Order: sequence, then C-alpha cells, then structure tokens
Amino acid sequence: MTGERRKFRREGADTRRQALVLATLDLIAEQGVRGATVRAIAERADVTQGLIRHYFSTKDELVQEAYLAHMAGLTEQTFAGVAERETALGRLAALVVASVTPPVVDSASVGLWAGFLNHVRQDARMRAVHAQTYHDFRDRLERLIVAALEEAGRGPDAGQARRLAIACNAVIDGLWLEGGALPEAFEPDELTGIALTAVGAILQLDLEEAAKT
Amino acid sequence: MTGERRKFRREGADTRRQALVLATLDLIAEQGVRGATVRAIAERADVTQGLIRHYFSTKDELVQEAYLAHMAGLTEQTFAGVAERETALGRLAALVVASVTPPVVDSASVGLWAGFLNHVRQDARMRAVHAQTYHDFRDRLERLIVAALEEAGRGPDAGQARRLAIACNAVIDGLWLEGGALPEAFEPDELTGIALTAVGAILQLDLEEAAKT
DNA sequence: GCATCAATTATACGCTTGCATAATTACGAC
DNA sequence: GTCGTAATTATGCAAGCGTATAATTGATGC
Repeated sequence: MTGERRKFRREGADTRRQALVLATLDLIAEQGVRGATVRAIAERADVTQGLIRHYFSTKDELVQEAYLAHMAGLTEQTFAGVAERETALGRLAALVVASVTPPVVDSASVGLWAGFLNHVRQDARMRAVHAQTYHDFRDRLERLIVAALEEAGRGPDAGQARRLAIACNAVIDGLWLEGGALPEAFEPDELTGIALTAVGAILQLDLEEAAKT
Repeated sequence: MTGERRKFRREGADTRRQALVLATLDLIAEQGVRGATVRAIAERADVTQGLIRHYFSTKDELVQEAYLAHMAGLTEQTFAGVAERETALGRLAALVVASVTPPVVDSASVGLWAGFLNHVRQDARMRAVHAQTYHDFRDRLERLIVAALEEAGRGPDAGQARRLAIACNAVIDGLWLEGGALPEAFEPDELTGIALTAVGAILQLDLEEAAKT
C-alpha cells in the first residue's frame, strides 16, 4: 500500500490561471469573499492549494485578476449586441436593454461587484481598475448618446454630453443594482420598460420605439 | 506585584450594545468586513472581546444589528430636511438633493453598504431587512412624486406612479453609488445638478427651480 | 529509454479567527 | 457595611487562514 499520490495533468500557464480566476469568481459569487479561501478555490479548480502560489505570488494578486476579468466580462456582455443595430438610436436602445437584462443583471454578478468594492477602496491598483472600468463604460455610453442626439439633429456641447452620460449611466447602474440585489421586487421585463422610458425622458428621445426594431 | 486586572465601569445594556454596533460600523467602513473582527470591535469599543458574546450570542447577530442601524441612519439622513419644505415639489427636490450630497453620499457609507450586500444574499433575516429598507424608501419617494404631480395638476395612476418611483430611485441610487465609490470623478455640486435635471426630466417637473427655495 | 525541468502535490508553520468558560469586580439593595 | 449578582475581564481552545518549502511527477527533446 503506497501512499497514493494524486495524479495530475500538466496544463499551460494561461489555462491554469484562467481556471483559478474562474473558480475564484464562482466562489465569491456563491459564498461571498469569505468563502473564497485559497483552499476552496483550489478545490473548485480541481487542483491543490500549493499551485495557486505557483501562479500568483499572493492571494490578493489572484483576486485582483479575478476582478479585472469580471469587470471586463460585464462590459463585454453589455455591449455584445449593440454594434449590430443600424441607427445610433437603435444602438443606444440596445445598450440600455442589455444593461438591465440577464445575464448582465444577475444576483451573483452584483454580489461579486459588491464583494470587490471593499478591496477597491483599500488597494490602489484595484481602485485604478475600478475607475478605468467606470470611465470606459461611461465614455462609450456618452459617444452613443451624442451620436443618437446628432442623428436627431441635436448636437449637445461637451458639458451637456458629459452630464447626460452621467445621468443615463446612473439610471442604468441603479436599475442594474436593484434588479440584481432584489430580483423578486420587479416583474419580468419591467426593468426594460422603465430603463427605456427613463433614459428616453432624460435625452428626450423615443427609445422604446427604437428598441423594438 | 498583583497581576493588575483591567478596571471597568458597568453600563446599561442599551449603551453597550449601541457602542458595539457603532464600533462595528466604524471598522467595516474603514477596513471592510475583513477588518471587523471580534477583537478589533472590542478594542474600538474599549471593551474586552468576551463582552461581545455577553450582548450578542453570535457575531452575525451583531453584524445584523449594525446593518439595521446603518440603513436606518441612511434613510433618516436622507429625509432629514424634507418635511420643512412647504410645497410638494420643494420636498421632492430636497430629497433628491440630500440623496446625492454628503453625509449621505460618502465613500465609507457606500463601502459599508457593499460590505453588507454579501451577508444580505446569504442570510434570510438580513435579506428581509434589505428588502424592507428598499421598499420603505421607494414608497416614501413614490408618495412625494405623486404629491408633486398632483400639485402640478397631473395625477398618475398606480402603475405609472410605481414605474416613476422605480426610475427616480434608480437615478438617485446610481448617483449615490458613483459619488461614493468614485468621489474624485465628479465636480463639487455636479451630482446635485445632474440629479435634479434627470429626475425632473423623468417626471417632467422643474426641480431645479424648486431646489433653490 | 533516459535525462531534464517545470508543473504539481504534500506537508507544515505561525497567525488569526470566532467561540466557550471560568475567574473577578463594580454597584445597587437592604 | 456586606452581600448578591449581573457585568466584565481573562484565558484557552479548536479550526481555518495565507504562506512557505520540500518532495514528486508528468511531459518534452534527444
């Protein structure tokens, strides 16, 4: 009876890092940051805990990479179908709808985001990622808004565009948050209608019509 | 040389519980949930750790009470100056302004809220507190909105009122969140103007004028 | 096949955590 | 005063944490 050592396969660095990041996100989403221990992450990724230290010199480094991956994924999901629309108004409507619809609106996703926020407030590098993600999203939103307004014959100046983007972004974020944190508080599709109406009211554009196309 | 035992004063249960809750909130705000250990809380409250178990049968119980206290305080701060206004429109404007102004908008406060969110997702009682806080706030907002619209001669039906309240609440929450999470991203008073304009646009009311009074 | 070497496992250390329990002490009742 | 008791401190424990390091093993080139 030899002490049977665990069998394993060698994997490339990228594969393993990604698997570890995914396991981390899964766990934080399911059980909060508390549940994402080194041991739990390793088990979820079907690996022993020592390997984590082989790929990440510290746990915070892994968490930071996971945060980056989550935020990038969120932005990507949100903008997924946007470019396909032909009109600027249609693209804006598509973005608004996607922002308040699964898989973007999701309890686990919001929980993940909240779980990271405290790390963000304490770690300078994570704060940088946070700020950049926010500004990236808002800038893209602002460009869509400007394009839609110009399409309607109304070109806002820079200050107006900035303020409109902040306001629309707030509506979207607020609904995203509430839809994710309190799923049972809203009827199906209710958030979609509210988001289109509210953003439409702020911009004085008919987004509801544009969303149907 | 007697082993000098620490001196102490006896306090009423309410005083001590409140002090412990306050210490907990301080620590979560400053260092995130990680930093709010039983020992750290006790030290902050100038007490030894055993006392916590004397007043709370478990740490989660203390955290839950702290959450309740934080949310109640937040709502109270937000509605603080609202009733003083004479017109319904003025009250609504005051609420909007207070929602996006310190001390309601505050990095620590947002961090606190985010820190709790993961507990909320896992503990049924905390979820109940969360849902109730949200609905309380939104109901009060909805009543202010209905009053302001009626004052302007437009009475919305129940469905409209609900949707308007959800939308306005989303703007407020979104700006609160972003103002707290990224304080340096906005000019002073910028959020106030944006909030009034956006909520005004959604309701088709002139809140900016009403806010000046 | 065999040597090589990074990928992976195994084990352990020191620290912190939440919780329990026993020993003390302040303070009001009488 | 002194006595009882609830409030408070002191001490300890078992479990879990992140990290470090040494021992193994799978794949690759020759």
